[in-house]
Amino acid sequence: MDTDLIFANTSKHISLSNEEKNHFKSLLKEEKLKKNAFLIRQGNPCNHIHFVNTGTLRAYYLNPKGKDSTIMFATEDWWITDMHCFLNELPAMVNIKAIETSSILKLSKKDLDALYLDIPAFNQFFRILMQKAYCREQLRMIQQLSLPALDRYENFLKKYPEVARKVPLKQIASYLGVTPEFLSNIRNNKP
Amino acid sequence: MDTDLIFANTSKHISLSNEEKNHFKSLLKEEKLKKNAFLIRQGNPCNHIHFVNTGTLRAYYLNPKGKDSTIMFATEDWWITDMHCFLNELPAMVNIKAIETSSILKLSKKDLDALYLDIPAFNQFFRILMQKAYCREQLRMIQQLSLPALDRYENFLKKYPEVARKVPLKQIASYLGVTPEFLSNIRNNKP
DNA sequence: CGTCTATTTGAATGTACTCAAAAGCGGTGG
DNA sequence: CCACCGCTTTTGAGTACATTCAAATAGACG
Repeated sequence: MDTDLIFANTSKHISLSNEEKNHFKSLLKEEKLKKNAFLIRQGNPCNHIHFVNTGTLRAYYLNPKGKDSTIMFATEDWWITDMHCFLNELPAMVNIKAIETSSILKLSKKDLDALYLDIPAFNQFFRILMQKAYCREQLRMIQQLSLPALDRYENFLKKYPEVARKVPLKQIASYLGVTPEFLSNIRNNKP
Repeated sequence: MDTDLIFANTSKHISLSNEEKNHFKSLLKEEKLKKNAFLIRQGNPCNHIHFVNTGTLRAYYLNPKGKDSTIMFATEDWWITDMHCFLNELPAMVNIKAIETSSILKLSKKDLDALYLDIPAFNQFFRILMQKAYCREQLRMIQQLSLPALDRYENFLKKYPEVARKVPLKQIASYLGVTPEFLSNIRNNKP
């Protein structure tokens, strides 16, 4: 199990002793996902938080009419789960699916809660993670409310160029909240 | 300075000794705001996080064209700031204004950073706060992407009934991402 | 090479917006 | 206490934006 990336990730914000690293490592399980495999399915339990070692995943919500809305993408070095349902131990509201063959490390809610007690620095680490996640969502909402679709698309390309290369346009459209046909139109109609 | 509410707020998630409470209290400054007074203005420094003791505030973004988009409301027992700019010590991107006469407690970035070191439990406290804030934003985004405006309006009334009573309709419209005229239409045209 | 999915194109429709004006409502001062 | 002022909400007409549906084209993959 390759933990280089996840240790590099934590050490951006906290420093752990070797003993602490080993303890942390012992709580992680590896999971490999083929392209299009589900990590989490709407309605199922969501007991883990996931760190992406390789590959790319997409979290999306299907409303009762079948409309697909992309919540987030996650690629190497990102954390992903259905946070609301993970924290409150509710059935997942969203699907998380591998866009390409992926390998992730998973940590259970139970183990994470224990980790907060055993290694208090993890409170700090996840505080910072959650701060960034919150700010990201808030900035996204500001753009959603105040910018037209073309500007949002261009900002997306700037902010997540590597994701934009990997995922089909229709999934970017679903992230931006427009139809694929409309996104196709506006990005080509600018001569 | 009344700190009952803020101590009740922290004690939902962490417990503090009297000594710690006094230390925390010593870092707080009270500020009273008349109706329509600004707490934070776009472009100005944003060095504080604010806890609302009484009253109601609104955070909103004005885009270059003058379009007003409401980021959040905050009423008694809520925390509010321009989080992204607060954390990264950038000039504020949003305005925060008192909707009604309000009284808040403010904590500076410098003092908060010191607090994390002096009283590590605050890492846990703000971790939990940020988790909730993140989930709230994410749920809002899911609704923004997947629900029509009328459903979003009805969910808003359900989720924040006390805010809905206090703020004008046009500000709810700006929170939902529609024009006040349109919101007025859809909520009356359902006979 | 053939199949499946993604993207583009176009026409028709509907949704939400702008602008303008009227009606409602709350607060203030005479 | 009432009349006026300013702001919010409603109403309506015309317009722009974004969607649906259908079909053609292009790309990816076994």
